[in-house]
Amino acid sequence: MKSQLSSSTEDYVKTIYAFTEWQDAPITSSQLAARLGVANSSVSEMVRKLKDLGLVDHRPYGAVRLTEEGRRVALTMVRRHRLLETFLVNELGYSWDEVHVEAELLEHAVSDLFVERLAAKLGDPSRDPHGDPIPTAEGAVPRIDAHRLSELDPGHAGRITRISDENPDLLRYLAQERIFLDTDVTVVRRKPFGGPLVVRIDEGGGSRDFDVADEVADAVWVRSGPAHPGCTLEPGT
Amino acid sequence: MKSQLSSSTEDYVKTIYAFTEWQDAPITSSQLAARLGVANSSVSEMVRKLKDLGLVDHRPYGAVRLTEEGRRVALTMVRRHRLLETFLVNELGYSWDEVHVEAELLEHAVSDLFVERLAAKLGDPSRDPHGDPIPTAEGAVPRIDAHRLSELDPGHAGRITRISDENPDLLRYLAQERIFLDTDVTVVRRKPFGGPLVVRIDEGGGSRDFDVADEVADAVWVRSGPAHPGCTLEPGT
DNA sequence: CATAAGTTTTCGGTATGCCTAAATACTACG
DNA sequence: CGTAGTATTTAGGCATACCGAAAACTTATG
Repeated sequence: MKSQLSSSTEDYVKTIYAFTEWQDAPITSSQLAARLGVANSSVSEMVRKLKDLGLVDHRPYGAVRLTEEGRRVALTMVRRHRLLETFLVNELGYSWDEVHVEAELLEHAVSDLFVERLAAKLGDPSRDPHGDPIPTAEGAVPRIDAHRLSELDPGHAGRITRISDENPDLLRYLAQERIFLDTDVTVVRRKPFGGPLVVRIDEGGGSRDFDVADEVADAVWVRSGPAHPGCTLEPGT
Repeated sequence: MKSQLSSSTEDYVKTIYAFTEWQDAPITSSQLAARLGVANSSVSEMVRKLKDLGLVDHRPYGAVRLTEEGRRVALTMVRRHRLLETFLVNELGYSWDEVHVEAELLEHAVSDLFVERLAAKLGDPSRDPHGDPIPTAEGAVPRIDAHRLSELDPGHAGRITRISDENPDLLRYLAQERIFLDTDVTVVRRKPFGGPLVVRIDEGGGSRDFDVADEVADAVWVRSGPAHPGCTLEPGT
């Protein structure tokens, strides 16, 4: 059933999956090429192979969609990646901006046995250090009830439950600005002429306002909450 | 200084090093081919590349020897491998016969940072679960004062300090026969006509005799001790 | 609805690392 | 000391995964 896929194959499948994890539209060849840092022609070839392997559906000039089998493979990779990130942070003292690259290398090398022993040691976590849901070994993805900060209207309040790990510089910047998972925020307003969003951050002993650049607002996810400033959600687990 | 070597390159270098770790003669092309499970012609090609990289000395039809740089690379790989084995046993509950293959995959994927953080977490061990010395980050190899069981004469007594991890079946067999690191043994005699070696094993509350097949006697290393039966060494650390 | 603009695929080519088969160099024995 | 036998290298090929350039197709526009 499992004929051992190459690292490249795993990366393609994972990237196709990642594209639709937080939105709906399927990925195109050139988007895939851009994300993988390869030429369009390389993608055309590889997508044909993935189709032969039964991992994707694709018709010439169309978008690329995972099959059920492809999705299963992708979830395996995502599980590996997020468990490895959790391990690196919890057990080896990595900071959250350092783990992504290391996990990308390791995820192609670990066995299923390793992954399950690691998961057990970590206590079968359902979230990684960036708040991303860790799929179970059976392929179930814990539901995440959150929205991008960029999609929230003024007045919305909530708690940060996910921050995309794709840009380590952004993570370092946020850490420096004392913005982490579980930070409570309220959207105050958007500055005029498409200026940055302003959020109020509740901290022990007061609050401060913070200008959120667009790229940051797309990377930070907030658990849905009531539309009235000052009224925060119950803390989750 | 470090132009990122391929996994294959790392495997060749490691295998060349391993051949001389417990003996003197340098490795030949066909021995290297046999150990790596590749054709002789593949070795010829690859050895040329290793020479171009400055990792080995080699003249046509001669043996293959590591350069200083090659030795440095090999020790890095050996350090990785043995620290990973230690981690798998100590932290993830692997048994000593399961770790070799897993470590062979992981050793090509981990970063130097990972290795050093892992070493720190493990308390900078100097031996792996099979008793093999773990080179330091600086390339120093802890001295091991032991000899193959097959090289000892009757009367020699000592403590098992190393068991080769190359054959998992052999490790399983030994575990089943209750023979581990730190087991005290005394060589009794060799059975006639090149029969197996017989060793006496001191156990809590008595001793038993054990027939040691040749392959086992080559895999088990005993810390040198006095040549008088019944006189065991002081326990080491 | 034709054509320009943009996207995707096809078509040679490159680099690794492996293979088998054939040629060449060593070595050891009669 | 020559030659048979073994060890090693060379030669030609295969698979993977990448590339740039050119051809084929879609889509958007006048």
